[in-house]
Amino acid sequence: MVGMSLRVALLGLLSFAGPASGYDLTKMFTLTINHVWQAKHSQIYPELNRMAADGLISVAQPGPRGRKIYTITEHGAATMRDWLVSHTPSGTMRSEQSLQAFLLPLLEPPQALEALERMADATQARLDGLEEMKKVHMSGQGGGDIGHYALDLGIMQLRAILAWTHQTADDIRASAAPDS
Amino acid sequence: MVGMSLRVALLGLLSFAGPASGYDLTKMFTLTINHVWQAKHSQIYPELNRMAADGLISVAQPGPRGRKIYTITEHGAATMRDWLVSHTPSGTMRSEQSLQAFLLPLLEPPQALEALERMADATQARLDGLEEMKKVHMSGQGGGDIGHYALDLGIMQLRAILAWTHQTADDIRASAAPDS
DNA sequence: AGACTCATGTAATGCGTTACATGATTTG
DNA sequence: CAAATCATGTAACGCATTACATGAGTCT
Repeated sequence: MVGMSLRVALLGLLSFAGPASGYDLTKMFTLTINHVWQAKHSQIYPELNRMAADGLISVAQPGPRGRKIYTITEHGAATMRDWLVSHTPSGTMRSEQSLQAFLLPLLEPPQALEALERMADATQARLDGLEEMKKVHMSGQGGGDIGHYALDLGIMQLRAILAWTHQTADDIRASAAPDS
Repeated sequence: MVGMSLRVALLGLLSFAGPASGYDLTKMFTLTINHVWQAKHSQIYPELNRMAADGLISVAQPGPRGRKIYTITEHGAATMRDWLVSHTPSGTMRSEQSLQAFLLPLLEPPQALEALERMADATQARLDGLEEMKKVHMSGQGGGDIGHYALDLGIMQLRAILAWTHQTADDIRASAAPDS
């Protein structure tokens, strides 16, 4: 089965934070995992119902306001571990950022430089966001925090993009003004 | 309008390579732009028809085997340039790779290290692929080649991921064996 | 003639977003 | 009691993949 990602993400959050409702999980999604995966409540609620039907999570009797608390089952935990250990992630990459990079040579140098500058600004802004998150993260408890490594990965990738924008801008300037 | 990416990618290929059929464009997609964006013929053919209806490209009378040759129009070229210069790419990131990174702290150190090793291998393989492409690219003509910058970007991002796998493995080993 | 590649399409299905819809509880 | 927040769901739509379907030309 493909399209396992949302399930695994939810199992991970339940495993880390303990029993929670769909509403809680929706908030946790946007607050913690957002730079890596996104999902709205309209996708999460039906998925939780399917996961319960499949025995990956169990549901308590609805509480006040129809609140339904989900708990990860042993089957769910095993499924998640198995995916982490044995699923080779699809390398499918779909990035508007990279698409613009691909087409950049079709622009005249001045326009290309302008586009690069916008990209650099946007990347810097996202990088600032992640670095801010990391500060908050570290001022909490130390050690085996969920999301900790993904934050580092995000930061390193954004730094790579930023370095590329500078290098490419230099390259374009150099080829636009051939001799010194 | 959103979901412009496929259109722009096709316009870019037509702009760079000149008039081509849907079949040609499908091949070019997998051969050149694949590390940045993916599309199958079943998506490309209907899109080309819509683009022709919108005046972004023009169609010649079908040739042998029903082959339809598309040519970018001035309107199409302007649309593409405009998107490149003024569209800020959505930062939406959805990477199974990063999702695994996010959940890594939920594994015991030995399993986490094993998962990291698989990730490193997969990343290295993709990196080898891109670096091979770059060699081919450079042995062609020099200068303003389409895809040139995107290739560099891909390589830099993959190197960042690779560096992260090593750094993270060290970190996990260090915290699994606290004192020297 | 048979196999292969060229060439174009449609249908079914899945994942994801936006919008619609409803009601219970808490807070001011 | 009014507004905000909590809480769950469904419907409509768009993008992308897989599978189905068909036929024309080329090469052995």
